[in-house]
This record gives sequence, structure tokens and C-alpha cells, in this order.
Amino acid sequence: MTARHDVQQADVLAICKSCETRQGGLCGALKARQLVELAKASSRHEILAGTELPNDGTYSSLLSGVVKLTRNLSDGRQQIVGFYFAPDFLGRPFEAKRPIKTEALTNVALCSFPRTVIDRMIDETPELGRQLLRHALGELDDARDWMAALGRKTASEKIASFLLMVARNIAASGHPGNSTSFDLPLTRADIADFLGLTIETVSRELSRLRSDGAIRIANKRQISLPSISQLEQRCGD
Amino acid sequence: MTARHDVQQADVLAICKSCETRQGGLCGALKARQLVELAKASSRHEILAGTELPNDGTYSSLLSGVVKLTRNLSDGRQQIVGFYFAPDFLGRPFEAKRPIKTEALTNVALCSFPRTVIDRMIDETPELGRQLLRHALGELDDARDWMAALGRKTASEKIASFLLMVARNIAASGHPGNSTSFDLPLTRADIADFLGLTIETVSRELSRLRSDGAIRIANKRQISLPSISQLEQRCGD
DNA sequence: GCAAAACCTTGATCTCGATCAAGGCGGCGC
DNA sequence: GCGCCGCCTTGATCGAGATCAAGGTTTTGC
Repeated sequence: MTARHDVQQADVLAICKSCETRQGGLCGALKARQLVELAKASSRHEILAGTELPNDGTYSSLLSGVVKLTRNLSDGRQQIVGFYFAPDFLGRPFEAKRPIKTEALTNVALCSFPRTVIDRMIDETPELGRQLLRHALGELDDARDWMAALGRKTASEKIASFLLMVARNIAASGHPGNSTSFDLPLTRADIADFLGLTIETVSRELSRLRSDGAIRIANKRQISLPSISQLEQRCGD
Repeated sequence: MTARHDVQQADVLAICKSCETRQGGLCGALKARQLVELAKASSRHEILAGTELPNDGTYSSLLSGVVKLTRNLSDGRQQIVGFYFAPDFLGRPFEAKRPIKTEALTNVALCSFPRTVIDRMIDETPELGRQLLRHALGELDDARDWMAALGRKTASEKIASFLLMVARNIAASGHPGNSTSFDLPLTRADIADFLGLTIETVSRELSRLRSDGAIRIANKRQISLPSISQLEQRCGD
């Protein structure tokens, strides 16, 4: 195998491992031979922050960075309907009829697999299909959690829940440092679009949490959570 | 084959057909032999309106009736995070860690399949796994649509979108009469819990739509939509 | 058929978060 | 260094939808 393929195989392994964060693990389902085949068929992409990801019907492993999914109303109102923190798996290869946009929030590295290859591997290894199903159902659970937050939580509960979710995702991604102190990869506008609020309300609620001692903020984006339990009490569920 | 099994096989066929409403169709993936096997392993249940469905790790086909999925916050606030209109498929057999409750809104008939049987059939027929994945991704799309509605639409846009969604689901279920006149199987409280509003606001907005001529209401629950396009203009996207 | 209970509507008032407005901070180009 | 621009914060005011309140209508049980 050429060096090129070695590198890609390492990527595949890294990516498969990342899928285990949600549950199960893609790699576990596949034989070594299939991993090599996947590596040969895959392609690696580096995408700059702010760029839209192509909706080309491929499956992708997110190697590093953060991706957001946005749905727009006709007059420009925006709702963020999902985040992907590396390592995770973007598996929405069936044509999306809905006006949903996929965008890199930070610089992003990903590894994409043609749908045809994955489809064939599902035939060889049905466990892969179950794995993808499990992953999709995990995303569905997350989406439903956020529906409850959007519909029924107050602004400050939304902010507390959001910070906890980010902390958990950052923790799962195994970033340097502990998960209670992290660099928020989102602007206030992104947070507002995720929580169904305005940037002013987001800013005010963050300030309030800070003056209450529930969080610390350095340089706008550097957040630390001295007391997870205090946040949990504020998140409404 | 005994009559008992004949009846069940008919149910299975009906149910598989219903899955085609979202996309694809379970039946199409399976061989005749497997359908008979599924019929033998399945059990039929009649569930009264208002009863909670058991979360017993089975897959179920919804033969008739309407089912809601609710997520509760600790202080009793409620959010409905999904509806199933027959014919549809309830495929959430992996343990749900979240506080989500499944409840019959009307009297319901369903046919449930043990997880082990479906799992084995996925091994025999990987297309079944892909089909279930496609179904889950369809549910995910629906959930994301409602996230956008919950986060960014006004009360009257929410009501208009809701009525259109119900009309589409009733239409897909092939009920008697056309899809623009139907019996709403939900109370005002259910509608409010779905849209993140209060019952008073739901009532007011429905009254407003009626006085604007966009809808007609007889007997509280009997709704007709004389002008779908007028509703579409009001739904914000 | 009648009473009770559940459900729905409408009005008055209040409140949370949106909107409008002004200014601060930090990074970048020159 | 300086000015511009993007991003964030804070204050003042407004308004959509919540809450409180009262009464009407439909369903259910007997």
C-alpha cells in the first residue's frame, strides 16, 4: 500500500473511533479488509471556517473542527438545528428536500466516503447498517431534547443547557484541558440562532451567569464552568 | 397456516405499506417467506386513548390511530416532540435514556415485532437496515423542521404550519374524505404542548384564522381548510 | 334527561424577551 | 500608531404571548 493510503487509513480509523462517541462505533462493525477498502475510496478535505459543506450525497467523518446545520425561513430568520463536534459522523446522504445548510464553524478536516461504497459494505456487513441506524436515532434523541428546550425553557435555562451540552461535547472530543474550561467555537449570533433568542439576550444571560459566579468568561470566547452542578440546577430538567 | 396467522400476516402487510408513507417501504425489502415469519412472531395490540405505550424494546407498526411522544421538564412543563399518524412505524427499540413518554392520543391498533426478529432479518436482508435508517432520517428531518418552527416562528405561523402538517399526514393516511377536511385528534392542550404555546394562544389564533376565512371550525375538532395556499402564505417558510 | 367534568373561548393585565440605541473592546491593515 | 470593522455589552422601551379570570360548550356517566 502506498503512503497515501496509509495516511487515509489512519484517518478512517480515527473517524470510526469518533463515531463511538455517540454510540457503538462504525469501525467495530467492519473487518480490517473493509477498512482498507474504505480508506482507498475515501477522500480527505480541509474546509475553512465559514464555508458551506457540499451536499454531495456522501457520508463523512468529521476529523476535527465544528460544523453547524442551519434551517432558514423565507424572510431570513435562522435556526441552527444541529452541531457536530469532531469526532463525529455526518450521515445524511439521502437527498435532503428541506432547506438545510451545512457549514463549517471552525476550520474543519473531514474524510468522506461515497455512498455507493458504504451501501455495498452494508450488504456485506449488516451490522454497519444497524450502526448507522443507532447513530441516526442518537441524533434524533438530541434533536428532541432541543425541541423541548426551544419550546418550553426560559432564556436562562436555555443558556445553561447549552453550556452543559457544549461542555459534554468538548469532553467527548478529548480536547486538551478539562471539559470545564473551553474555547467556545461559536459567536453570540450562533448561540442565539441555536437557542431561538437574540444576541442581546444571550449576552445578558451570560453576563448574569458570570456575575452569579456560575461561569467565568475571559476574552469573550474562553469559558470555564467552575460549578457544573450549579448549571445543572439552572437548566430546567 | 392457521387463520390466526393469516390475520396477522394481513396486519404485517398493512403495516409495511404504511411505512411507505415516509419513504421506501419495509415490505419491499423483505421476501414473502420473511413476511410470514414476521407475522408469526408479531403480536397485535389495541390500546385505548390516553394510555401510555410500553417501552419494551420492540419495533411497532401503527395500524390505526395517532400516537404522541412527549418530553417533560422536572417542574411539569411539557413538550410534544413527535406525532405518529397511522400508518407509520415506531422504531425506537434501543433503550431511550431520555425522559420521553409514548402515549396513544386516540384508540390505537398496532402490531409489534420483537427486536431479535428484526435484527436477524437485517442480517438476512441488509436492505431492511437501510430502510430503517432512511425512516429514522426522515423523522430527523421532521424534528429539525419543528425545531425551526419552535425557535423562530410566531404563534400564528406555528398554528398555520401545524394545520398543514396535520392535513398532510391525514392525507397520507388515506382517510375517508379529502385531506382538507378532517377531525383533529388533538385537544387544544396537545396543540399548545406541541407548538410551545399556551392553550389560550392556540384558541385565539385559531379564532383569528377562522374570522379571516383561512379555516372553518365545526364542533371544536372538525377542521376544514378551504384555502391551503392561504395557509401556506401564513406559515413563514 | 340531567349534572358534573372536561374542554374551549374571550377579555384584561402583566412579563419576558425583542427591539432600538449607544458605546466598548480587540484585531487587522496600513 | 491609528482608524476601521466585526463582535460584544448594556440600557431604555416595546410588544407578543403568558397569565389571571370568567363564562360558555361539549362530553360523559348515571
